[in-house]
Formats: sequence, C-alpha cells, structure tokens
Amino acid sequence: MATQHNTSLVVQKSTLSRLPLYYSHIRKMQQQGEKYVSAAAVAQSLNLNPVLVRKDLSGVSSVEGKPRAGFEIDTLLNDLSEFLGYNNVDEAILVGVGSLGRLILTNKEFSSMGLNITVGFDKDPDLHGLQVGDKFILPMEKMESYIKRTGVKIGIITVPADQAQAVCDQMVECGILAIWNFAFTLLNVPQGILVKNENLPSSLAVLSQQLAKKLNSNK
Amino acid sequence: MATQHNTSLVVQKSTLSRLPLYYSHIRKMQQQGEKYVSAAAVAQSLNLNPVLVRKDLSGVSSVEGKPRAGFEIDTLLNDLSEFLGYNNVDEAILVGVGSLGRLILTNKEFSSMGLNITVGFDKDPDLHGLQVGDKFILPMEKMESYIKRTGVKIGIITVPADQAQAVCDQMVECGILAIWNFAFTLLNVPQGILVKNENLPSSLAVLSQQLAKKLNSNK
DNA sequence: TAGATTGTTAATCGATTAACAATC
DNA sequence: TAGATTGTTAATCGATTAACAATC
Repeated sequence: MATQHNTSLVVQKSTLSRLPLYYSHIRKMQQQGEKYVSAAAVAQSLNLNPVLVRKDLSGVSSVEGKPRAGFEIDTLLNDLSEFLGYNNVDEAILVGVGSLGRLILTNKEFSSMGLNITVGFDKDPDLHGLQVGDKFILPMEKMESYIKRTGVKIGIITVPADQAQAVCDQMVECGILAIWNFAFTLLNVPQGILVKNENLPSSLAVLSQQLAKKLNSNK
Repeated sequence: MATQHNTSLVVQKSTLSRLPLYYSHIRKMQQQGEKYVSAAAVAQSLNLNPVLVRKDLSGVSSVEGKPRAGFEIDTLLNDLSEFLGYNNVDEAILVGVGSLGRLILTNKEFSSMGLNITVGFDKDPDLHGLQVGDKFILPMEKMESYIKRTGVKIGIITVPADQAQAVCDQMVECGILAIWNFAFTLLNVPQGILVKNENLPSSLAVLSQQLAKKLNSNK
C-alpha cells in the first residue's frame, strides 16, 4: 500500500492545532527514554480519538508507522518540528507593552517554539529605550522602518481594544502579513492578511454557559 | 409565522463564542445613541456572513426582529447579557499567582462580563496574605475549605504545565465543576467536569503555518 | 502465527451558507 | 407600495468517527 507522505499537505486547521500537543507529549516520552510511540498510545494519553491521531500523524510523518510498534520517536519529533516550522525561526514584533505585552515578550515558551519576538513598540515615551527581558521597547514611529528593514512578517497586537484597529492598519501598511490579535475586537484587514484572534471573553462565555446549562439540568 | 424564542436553546458552541463579540459591538452602538440594529449591519461590521448573524441573534433574542428595522438595541443587549449569564455573577478562584495569574486576577474586563474572581491561591509562602489588586492570595491548603464554604464552581489554572494536573485533581476533589486551563497541557478529568483550554502554542502554530504556506505559494 | 497497529474509504455529525417566502 | 430585513428549510462544506483490509 504505497502512500505519499508529506507530499499531500492536506492537513486541516484543526489538525494543526493538535500538533503542538502531540509534539510536547511525545517529547516528554523521548526524555523518559522511550524509542517508539504509537498513535494509539498518544490518543489515550491525550484523551483523543485514536483514528484522529493516526490520521494527523500519518499526514505529518515522513515515514510510515510500523504496525505493532508505532513511530520512531526521534524521526517523528523531527517531522513534527519541521512541519510546525519550529526549525526555521520566525520573527515577530509586538505592539503594546502593557502587562500582557510584557508577559508575552518575556515568555520563553514561544522562543522554544520558534517564535522570536525581536522588539516591542509602545506609544508611551517613558518606556522607550527600556528593556523587557532582553527586548528593547521602541517608539511607534520606528515601526515602519523597522519592519521594512528586517522584513519581519508577524505582528502581535496587545494594545487596548480601541487602539487595535489603528495599530493593525499601520502594521499592514508596513508589510506585516500575519497578525496575532489579543485585543478584544475583530480587525478589518485587506484580503490575504492572516489574523488569529485570541479571544478570552469568548472562551469564558462558552465555559460559563456550559456550566450554567449543566447546573440547571441537574436540578 | 409563529416562532418560539429562547425556549429552544439550540445555540451551538460556535454561536456562543460569537455572542460576546456581538454584545461588545452592539453596546458600542448603544453608546453612540443608536436605537436599532440589524443583523445585516452587525454582520458587515464584524465581517461575518449575514445569515449566520441572523440565526445567532434569532436564537437569543426574546422578541422577533422587525423587518426593515432590525432589533431594538436595549432589548437585544438585555437578552444577550441574560443569555451569556452576565447578570447572575459567577464566582471563580484562581490558582497560580505568577505573572499570568496576576494579569487575570486584576483584569477588569472579566468582572464586567460577570466573572468575579474572588481569591488567588499559590504555594509560595511569600505571597500568602498579600493582595493583588483587591484580591487576597491564600495558601493552597486553604483551597478545600474555601471552595466548600463558598460553593464556587469555576477554577482557573495558571500554574506551570507540570503542576497543572495536580492542581486540577485537587480542584475537582473539592467540588469545582468547570476549569479554565491556561497551562499548556491537556487535563484528565472525570466525566462531567468541563474544561476549556486556552492554548497559545496551538494558536501560534496555526498562524505561523498558514503564513509559511502562503509565503511558499507566492514564490 | 496471532494480534496490535497501521492507513484508507465510507458514514456520520455539525456548522455554515444559499435560497426563499413572510412581513413591516 | 417597494424594498430591506426577517426566520426557516435545504444544500454544502468540513471535520470526526466507524469499519476494514494490510502488515510487521
């Protein structure tokens, strides 16, 4: 049964959001000295449907899994990190060095995932020239030249909601192609610009609603 | 065409995650003095499919929208906040008062959404008795008695990944029914416990992957 | 070999979108 | 009235799950 691996990149968005979980879980196994891992085992540990995991992994792995054994961990981790782009480090800038911005700027987990936030921008003059961790904070006016000079493609927005659209427009104009938006507002962007919204109020609504429904049904 | 409103609570999860956006957008319109809003207008502002918005709103509104005019804003906002449970304030506790925990504890947006985080727990003795904003930090040992005494049902986890499962177990044992998990790990919980994962690495993976694909296809 | 695990094809499930009649 | 907007029914799209043959 010849199958083409990695050539058919029909990995869905939903798959993609599970891959980091696989990666982190399987890396833990590697550190514990394991050599092989089966999709079935991953599925059980992560409480997912086995077929789902099998399908996800088969779409990413460069080699077929071996029946009875599973996948060789070293190879699989390599394929995963390759696929997720952890290897070719991506650079990003961040605008809005408030408490959330600061948190993201200094978070080491991102850099281990290959996201290198090189600099923060803020309109508050008191912050200019300061460092958060080892990242400098620059004035907004420097954004354009910075983006154009470095060719950075990812922008992170951590300003208050009412300023987010303006920052977004500015980013897009300077050449940013993908925006990670932490402000609680939907951004209007031209066709072709990617936006990923990080929306805590929505998440909370889902959770508390489900809880309310459950409490009611139990009555 | 008689329709039953609010009685048929077949509002999907996906709808639910859009409602807070509608709420916030429509409230802005209210503040600008608008009296009526149409699903079509909301759809256009938020860049969503009109039918989708119409369906969402019709499932939540206590009255039918008026053709040509739309929905009365005051009534609609009331229905939305009713539906989202913003009125009957929910209490929550938070475990792990690091930088992220602190950020969430002090975030005022949550309280305006009806989530009242009453107290934070941390294992660091240096923090015990301190206040973050107006919230006290208590030792972990106090968690059980606190939950049982107050009957709080929502727990927020902001500890490092390797401690998350232990905290989760403890919460569940004490009677917590819904968990908002900010640690990058999947939690194993008994049937019936709700978990909402806030998963930044996964989000990032989706974004940077899409970007990479796009950059490649443009070549 | 026997059995666990693989990858694939088909069925199911759920959410979004298209089409349309009803109404102010 | 004419036209914008509504709510609903049917079609489409996408993702998950079930079933199964292949294989080490």
